[in-house]
Amino acid sequence: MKTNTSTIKEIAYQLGLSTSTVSRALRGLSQIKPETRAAVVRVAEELDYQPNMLAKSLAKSHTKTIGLIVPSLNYYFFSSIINGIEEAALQAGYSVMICQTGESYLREVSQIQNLLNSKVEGFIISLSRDTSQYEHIERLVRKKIPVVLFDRYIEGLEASKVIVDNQLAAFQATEHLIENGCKRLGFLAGPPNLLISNQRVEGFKAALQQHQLPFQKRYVLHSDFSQENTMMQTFNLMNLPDAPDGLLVMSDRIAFAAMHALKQRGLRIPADVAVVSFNNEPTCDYLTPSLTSVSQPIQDMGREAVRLLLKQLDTDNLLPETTILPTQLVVRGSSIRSEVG
Amino acid sequence: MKTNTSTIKEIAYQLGLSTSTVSRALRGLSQIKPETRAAVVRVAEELDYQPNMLAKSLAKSHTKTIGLIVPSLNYYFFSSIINGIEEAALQAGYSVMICQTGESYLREVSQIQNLLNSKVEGFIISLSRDTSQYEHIERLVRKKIPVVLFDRYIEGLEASKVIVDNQLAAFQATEHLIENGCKRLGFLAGPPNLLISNQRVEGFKAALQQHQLPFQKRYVLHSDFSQENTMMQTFNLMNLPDAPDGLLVMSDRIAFAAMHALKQRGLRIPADVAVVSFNNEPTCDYLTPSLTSVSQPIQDMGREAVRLLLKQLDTDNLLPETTILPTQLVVRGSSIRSEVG
DNA sequence: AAATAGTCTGCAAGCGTTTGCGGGAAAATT
DNA sequence: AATTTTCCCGCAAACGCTTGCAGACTATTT
Repeated sequence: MKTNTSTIKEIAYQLGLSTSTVSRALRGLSQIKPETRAAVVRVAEELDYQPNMLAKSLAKSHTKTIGLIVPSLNYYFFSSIINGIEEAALQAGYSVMICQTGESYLREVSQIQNLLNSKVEGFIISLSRDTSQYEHIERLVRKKIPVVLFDRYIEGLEASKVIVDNQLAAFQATEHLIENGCKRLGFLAGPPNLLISNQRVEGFKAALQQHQLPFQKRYVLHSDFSQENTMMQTFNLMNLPDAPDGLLVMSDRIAFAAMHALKQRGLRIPADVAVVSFNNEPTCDYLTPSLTSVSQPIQDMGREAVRLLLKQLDTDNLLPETTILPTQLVVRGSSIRSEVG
Repeated sequence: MKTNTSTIKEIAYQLGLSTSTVSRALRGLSQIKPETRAAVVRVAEELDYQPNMLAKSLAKSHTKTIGLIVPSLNYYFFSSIINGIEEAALQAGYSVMICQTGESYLREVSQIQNLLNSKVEGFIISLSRDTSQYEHIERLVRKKIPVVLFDRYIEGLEASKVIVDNQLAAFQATEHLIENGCKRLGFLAGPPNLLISNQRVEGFKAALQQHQLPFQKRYVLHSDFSQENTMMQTFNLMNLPDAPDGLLVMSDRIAFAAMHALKQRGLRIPADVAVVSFNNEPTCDYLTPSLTSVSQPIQDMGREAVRLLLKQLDTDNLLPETTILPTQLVVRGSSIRSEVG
């Protein structure tokens, strides 16, 4: 408990100096005579002195840390973006506190509150599945606490964000499916209150219309991300009178479960039904067939998110900025039909 | 920047009280008259008062947080164990700070130092791949800072740990391979300085000997966890004069890449070579064939880790404890050979 | 040699809490 | 009515650090 940790006061005492001098010496402030600085650092090392961040933060009234809030670290996308974020943050002298909401709205607000109490200076947030009211986020921007949203964002909020053009990406993915001979396309979407899911549906719809194919609502089903629900929805989709021969899927995780269901049903991929999804997890390569997927520049998204945050951090009262990063369709076996009718 | 956050002093001022009574009122200490307490909480709500954790921690000289250090959040095993840890920690009134080392020894020591400076009260650690000296961990136990290791641990350290019987698990997995008709077994191990990798090799060896099969070192190759290296090592293994017809693999991630390599080589799984690995990620189900894997009770490991930590936290000077959790072989398609010679 | 300009260091207040101790007023006991 | 007890509350120090200001001392200028 009482970690008998050595303080600045101890060093000062041992050298007959004042704590202020020690503090300045340790931080290399120029107004300290080289010899005394040397003495201070020597004693500091002897005592294995380590600065108490709590005290330092309290005194300087800033913590140099940013809070990161993601739905779940189990998702490849979110656990990966941390690398980009930490890299950029570290480089700017910031550290990051990582929290997951478990897709729960309640945990989202409580995690934000916790980070707030820990005096993080800004937030990088991707909203949880169950979040459909945004008062807690709006409060942050009202309090002028820098926030940047990524991936799962919301509209009409005066906050910076880094996203991809979901509609365009879905459009291209759908077109790819069409070009590979799919006539009846289905969309296995995410929860209906996820903006990015709806945007992808829009892109999907636009591509169908562009190619004179009918868009029918019943071909769009929603998964809650769980395996059970996904498989069930997949079965529902394939039970339709004119079952789809092409499937656009909200995410790789969902696609994995969907493909599992398709195979269980004896359907061949891509011959009977072609599949394309989003995220381009490494696992896509390992499936049979390998999974065509839309890749997002995860690392860049992370870096960009902290760049936008930092910008708000050192310029008060800045207009929110949104940067849209490019996606790329990575074509693999699940969507390639060389023999098309 | 200057988040004009309301303090206890403000509340005190508005009510003409002292900060001490406000502090006590807010925490419900009994020595405050109910009416004044009510007044205090009312004003606190009006001002949207939120306690400053930094100040609180500094004053009470404890933070009620524990530090978690894992190699990478990209691994299913590590991102999953967080759930168990956070659940148990939260229940005990602790919060957890999550850090990843990226498998780097240097980052491991710096992350520990950071957490130390942030005054975490204890550590839950799984060692990084590149960690082969342990002075930094030993320093912690010498300083009587509670530490519990999990999964990737080290021997001869006076620290609690929660682990599985890797040797036994490997023994059983190997036996399963043998029972399915494999004659020439290979082991795709992890980095040589990972204790658990070596333990699994031991179990592997023991099973071979038990069944009068030869153990040869050249059938044991080491992967550094990367896809490229894993595939290369797999090719090396299959290039051996008497290429293995059964493969035990250190982890699912490695197994995925290995199976990828095997398929690329035109080898059939499990007919030509059967595969068994460790961790039982959900993805095991999705591969073709599905992957037989040793499941570890991840959630329980997490909970147990904080239980051991908490125990050290409220009893000074406790003997280190190690709890061994059971594993279970989950048999799937990659190892089932109904027709054995 | 006196005045001016630098260097270096200490004092003390402050960051937002908690907490031991003491004291005044109200209530309970003689 | 005087004393004791109880109930509330404030004072001030503490947690470990930073920082504006001022002061002492040496070095430079005239």
